[in-house]
Amino acid sequence: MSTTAYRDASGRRLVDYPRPSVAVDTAVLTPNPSEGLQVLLVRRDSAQRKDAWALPGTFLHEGETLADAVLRSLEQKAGLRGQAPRQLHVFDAPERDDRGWVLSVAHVVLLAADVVRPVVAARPDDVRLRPVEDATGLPFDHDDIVRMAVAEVRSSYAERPDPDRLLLEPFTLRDLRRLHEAVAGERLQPDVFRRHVKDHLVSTGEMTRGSVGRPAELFRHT
Amino acid sequence: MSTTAYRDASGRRLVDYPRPSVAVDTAVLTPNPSEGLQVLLVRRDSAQRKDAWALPGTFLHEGETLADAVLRSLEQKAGLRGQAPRQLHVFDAPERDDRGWVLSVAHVVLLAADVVRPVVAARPDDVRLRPVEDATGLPFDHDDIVRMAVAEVRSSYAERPDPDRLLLEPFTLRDLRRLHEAVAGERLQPDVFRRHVKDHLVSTGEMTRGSVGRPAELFRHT
DNA sequence: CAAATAGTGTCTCTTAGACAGTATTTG
DNA sequence: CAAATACTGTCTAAGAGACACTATTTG
Repeated sequence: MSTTAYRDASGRRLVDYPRPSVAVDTAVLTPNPSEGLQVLLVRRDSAQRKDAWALPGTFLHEGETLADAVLRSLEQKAGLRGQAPRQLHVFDAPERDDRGWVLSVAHVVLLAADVVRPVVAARPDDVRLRPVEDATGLPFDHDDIVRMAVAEVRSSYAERPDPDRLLLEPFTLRDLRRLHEAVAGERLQPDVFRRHVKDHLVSTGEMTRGSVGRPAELFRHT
Repeated sequence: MSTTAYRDASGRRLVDYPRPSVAVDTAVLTPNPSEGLQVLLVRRDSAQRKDAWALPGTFLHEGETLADAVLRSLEQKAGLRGQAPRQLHVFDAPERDDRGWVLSVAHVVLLAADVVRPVVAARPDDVRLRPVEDATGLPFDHDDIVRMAVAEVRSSYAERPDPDRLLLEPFTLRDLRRLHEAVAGERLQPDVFRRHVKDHLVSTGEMTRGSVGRPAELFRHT
């Protein structure tokens, strides 16, 4: 009879441990051509609070991965189908949640405006979009999560073209540049941008047709 | 009577939840002038296993932060005083540990060779140093943790001089370059390195004395 | 043809890297 | 003076950014 497998290094049985609840909190960012980067907020359960809006989150269920918990929370709280959550940081201050001992694993998910906008329009009382610069005064560590999410997404988009594959293929360099401008929150020079990204895309050989101006080459993600 | 505070968004009481055990696993890296970057391994509890060496880790205790758990595990398993653990990633596959549902938060800690060497020398049966390139075949996700830790440390040292402040002040540019060479695992040109880092240091105005060759300026971290 | 958009040639400025020189110490 | 180490001047090549020019479409 071996119970070794259920003891940790200090000899305590695993089952004896007080264990934390583990939650996920997610900054859903959406690049909007005219408004820049926006973050999705949901109304909290207790509507009478001052900080009534927060990032969507949930507790991790048994047998579930963190990414699955993130996707479930987006589905439940906002009716959104997300994809590819990326971890940012674990917030672990023992007293950070007055409901008890809760660790929160912060995530970021980037979604196309086309996907998010109809969902937000359908549930204006539960769900909101706000420019990331204005999303302050949120409860818990949510201000920090928004900051980290923005930094993560901006640096990954500065490195290579549309790493999250938000654009539908095929797309023009103009489409791609508009997306990157929305992420970066500033205008990008067409010629400089072109030389920056062109080698990381594959040309389809096709061109746009019927639009004003010279037809543009169509590309796909690598 | 309100129990709202103890329910999550789906209405389940927090206390009813099965909760995961949360562990920390740490890659302790040490830059060795002659051997490059090395990682600390400790002998596992069950000595008869093939993969008898692993990264030090422990379970998170109640009221403790992740960083504190990391420092405690280094103290207990290797007799080391670490500092400033940085989070790398949460490993969350439900079946990753056959003892049950265990999340592991991977960390990296960088320590000076002077600190680590005597500790390793004193406990050769429990503790080992291995070049990071050779540290493969480790249990759980430990191979991945070592890779992520090395990438993290190398990129932070490539950006600015000694961000972990391993060097005792004051130091020469030669001392600093030797450290960076150990981290990077390759030789760096003295003149290129000098121009790279000089603006991020503060000069003491003092010089080395009594050594062979032209005396060198002494610097401090900013 | 005017307006609009796509794409390229090229100039400038900055920076990284390499090399070779000068400077200052010990023995 | 030789050897060792610290530091600097300068050349070259590569890259980022800016600007102006050419190219091809719609209306």
